[in-house]
Amino acid sequence: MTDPALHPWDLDPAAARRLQAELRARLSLAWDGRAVSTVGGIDAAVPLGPEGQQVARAAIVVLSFPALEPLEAVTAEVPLTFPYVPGLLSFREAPAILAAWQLLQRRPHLLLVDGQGIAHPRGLGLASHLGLWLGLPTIGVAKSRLYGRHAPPGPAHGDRADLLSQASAAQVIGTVLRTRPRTNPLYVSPGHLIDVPRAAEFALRCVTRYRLPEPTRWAHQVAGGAALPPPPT
DNA sequence: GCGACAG
DNA sequence: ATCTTGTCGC
Repeated sequence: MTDPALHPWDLDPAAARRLQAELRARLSLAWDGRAVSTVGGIDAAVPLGPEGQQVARAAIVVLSFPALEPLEAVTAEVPLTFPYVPGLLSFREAPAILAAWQLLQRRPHLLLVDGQGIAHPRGLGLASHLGLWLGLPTIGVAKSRLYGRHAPPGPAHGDRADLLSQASAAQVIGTVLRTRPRTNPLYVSPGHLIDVPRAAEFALRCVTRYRLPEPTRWAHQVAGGAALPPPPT
């Protein structure tokens, strides 16, 4: 089953920015109350190699929720055709991620993506873009800030601070979340089909003993070549 | 014109 | 993102 193509990916930066502004209008930040018994994690890596033809290697993992037992993992490699440009990450990584998506046996009910959701200059980070393309709830979980202002969150696990829009400081676009004591916080923002509070809660409920939530943490490991522990039977 | 800038 | 091991601190 192939998802209908929303738009082409081979665009130049200027066209990509215009497309983002257009797609942003289609986002929904409403949670519909669906049941969540599986969560997915998405990340991409760029393997080292002869400077010739670089590829993007995407990894998608599926874990049970709320137990967080790894169930499945897939990877896909696609030639890189778009440079890294802050604000246009989806045009570089999404093609590989969508290729990996086609290999998945079981589709998760919710996705945690390594990158921003709506906490983005045009309100359409990688997590939002993927959510629209896949028609699923997505949450952006970034390790650093791209857009937005905030006060420093408290030092304990679970402490948080609102991430505010730089355009209108009254707009809360995400949560700066401390997942490990005295460790750099995560930037969590809704991608699609979820609101700010729930995005932070789901992300926190996916955290165990590490800074990154399990879905994104495993996706990162798998993208780097690691294997998943044997699934429970 | 000068910084800032997911991965 | 990527080049890279051990090590200091909570």
